[in-house]
Amino acid sequence: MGVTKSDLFTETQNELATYAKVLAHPARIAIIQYLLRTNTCCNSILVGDLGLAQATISQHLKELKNIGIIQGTVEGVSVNYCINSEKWHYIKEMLFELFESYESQNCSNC
Amino acid sequence: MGVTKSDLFTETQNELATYAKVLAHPARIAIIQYLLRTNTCCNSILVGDLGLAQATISQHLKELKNIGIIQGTVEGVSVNYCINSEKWHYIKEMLFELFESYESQNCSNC
DNA sequence: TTAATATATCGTAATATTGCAATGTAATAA
DNA sequence: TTATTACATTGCAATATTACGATATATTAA
Repeated sequence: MGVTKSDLFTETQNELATYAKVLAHPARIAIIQYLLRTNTCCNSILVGDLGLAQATISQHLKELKNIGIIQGTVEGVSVNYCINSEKWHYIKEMLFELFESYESQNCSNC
Repeated sequence: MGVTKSDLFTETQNELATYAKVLAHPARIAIIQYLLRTNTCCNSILVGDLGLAQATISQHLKELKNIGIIQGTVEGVSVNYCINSEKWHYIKEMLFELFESYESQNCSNC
């Protein structure tokens, strides 16, 4: 049916999946990496850097903004985007908690 | 067009996006969390635990297996799945590298 | 005001994902 | 062999995602 049955899962499970979904596109990873290097960027620069159309970049920025991992401030005629420090660390913590909870013991079967 | 332009991005960007995509569903997060608790599980147990149909669980297990984060071994009539330690740490490292490369300085604009 | 610039939104086509019933396959039990 | 059990695969319907041209909006410059 193409529709996730969110009600079957815990809030944490849905939340983690939502964050992962936003990271689940190379263009959005590229935008994040660009921000990690330069601290700030705008739509038109990313259009030149990534090679996707303006509307497409705008859409990816919107998704990143929607979960709060980046924020945008109007700067004259353009919009400066940067990482939202608080949300970044929140998402980082959730992912780290998941990945650190594995104790690496091989299971008895393999 | 619904098709990601992978050729525009680096191998790392595509790789990270691929791993994130597999985590981008609460059922797959739930399966992973189940494995973190119990070390091993099989399809039929997950069907009871998650409340999705057998075919659906099988499909999610397949996607997790495809990127190598879990592995399955035939045990009589059933299949035991467990976390693949090596791949787990590989994916963990990639994610940690990304999330640790942010120095938290607020940008000059916001 | 009008033009230029930058970004957002809308609409749409192509493709991907989710979920499940039905069916296929493979191993053990009777 | 035949039944049973567990899982995978197929096929399909519903929905989501990706990408972009066209257009709307908003700010500054002339």
